[in-house]
Amino acid sequence: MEFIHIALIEDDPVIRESLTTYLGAHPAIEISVVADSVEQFLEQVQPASRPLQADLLLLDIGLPGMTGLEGIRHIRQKCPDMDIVMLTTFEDDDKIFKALCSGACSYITKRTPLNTIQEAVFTIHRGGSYMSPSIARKVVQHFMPKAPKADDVLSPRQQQIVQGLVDGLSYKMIADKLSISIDTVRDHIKHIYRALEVNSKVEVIRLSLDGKI
Amino acid sequence: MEFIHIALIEDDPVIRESLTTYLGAHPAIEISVVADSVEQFLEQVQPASRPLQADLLLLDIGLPGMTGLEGIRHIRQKCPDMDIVMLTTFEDDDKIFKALCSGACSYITKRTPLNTIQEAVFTIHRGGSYMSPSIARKVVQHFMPKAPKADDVLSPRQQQIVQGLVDGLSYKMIADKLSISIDTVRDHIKHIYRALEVNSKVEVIRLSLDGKI
DNA sequence: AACCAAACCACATCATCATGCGGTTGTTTG
DNA sequence: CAAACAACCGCATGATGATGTGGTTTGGTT
Repeated sequence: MEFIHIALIEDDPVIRESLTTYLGAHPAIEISVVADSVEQFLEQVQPASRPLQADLLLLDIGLPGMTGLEGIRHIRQKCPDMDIVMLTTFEDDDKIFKALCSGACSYITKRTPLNTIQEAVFTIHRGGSYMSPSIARKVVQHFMPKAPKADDVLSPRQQQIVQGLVDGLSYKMIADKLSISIDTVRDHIKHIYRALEVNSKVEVIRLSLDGKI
Repeated sequence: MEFIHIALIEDDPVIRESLTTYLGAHPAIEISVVADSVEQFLEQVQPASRPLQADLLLLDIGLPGMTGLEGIRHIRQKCPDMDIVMLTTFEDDDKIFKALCSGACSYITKRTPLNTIQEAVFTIHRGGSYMSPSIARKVVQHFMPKAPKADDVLSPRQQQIVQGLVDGLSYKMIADKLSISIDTVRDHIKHIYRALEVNSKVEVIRLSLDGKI
């Protein structure tokens, strides 16, 4: 059985201790790097004597010096294959999305019981991702129909045509795909333009990509 | 203790049975609506005699008639306060994001053990969200710096041209904006196509919109 | 000095798109 | 039933885009 190598960056000694002892107690887990700041962590992996010291990093946000959020980029640059798990008390949208956009793969609140964190570690090591329920909720809300998008303005057939455009197909290709004449495709597109009040392919594609259709 | 009212739309009788019996056995859960298609479900809630029959809907994707994905909108229109949980075998990005964008709040694979599904139900009812680990991974990847973006492949001038394209400008308009000849715009675009290995405007626009430039 | 890449311009050709007009079906709805 | 609408098709014309070949100027490298 291969160890799961974990790195931890956390400045609070109490939390650091409790995590290292609880997680380290598991026979399949080894805590290989511990640091109390991003800077210190980067120094430790600096030598590059070994290629990579950990599979997974538990990263706090509220750190002295460079914040965990800022640190993600630097860390990923040095250890691109390491899964980064945010482990923090902050739950505001801003921090969550900044973390995810910087490359964090999971986001767990510190309220989470230790055994759940341990489970999450295994889940993530298996290639999955774990989000605390409240965090996950915010993430999915990000996808939700923010603006009550103009949906019913397009018939199902018209939506198929739009899909074709978005996929980068030419009129001819769309016609073939839907087994209709290219003139019919033209006709649909005329109507689509009128319905969406645009007058070019790109505008339709942008509307679609922006989720407004 | 208040019941959690659950609705279920699933066409496979086996799965339907196993879910209703297992979940229904819990003292805090009541399965209040069961249907094997979106159409049938909508009929059942049609009367509107009671304002809302369920807090939470377990929704399959592979349904006869209207697919679950298409159904989400119609369902949300009728029951806006109900949490919609996709429960399906499909794990392709396309379906996942379509579901989330349509308003699903969770996405669980059918491989998930029943007790985990039950936990998820409670989690969601508490205002959280549960994503299967493999799904969650795909969702977070959506935020990640997609590809180590081909940034320096384009000169500053070329990036200006691309910006023009993204803004929906024609060659002529770009030329005017940058005070250069339309033939020069053409020339730049040729080079851009070669650099990005594409051969149409839309491809460039999509690359740019996807943050790959 | 020789070289190269970026930016600039021109001309040419064929494909694709935008848009107009006109027409046939079939379904839905007042 | 008639009106309305979606989907289907055809034809025509001008605009825009994709791609090639050829050229100049300028600023930075070797």
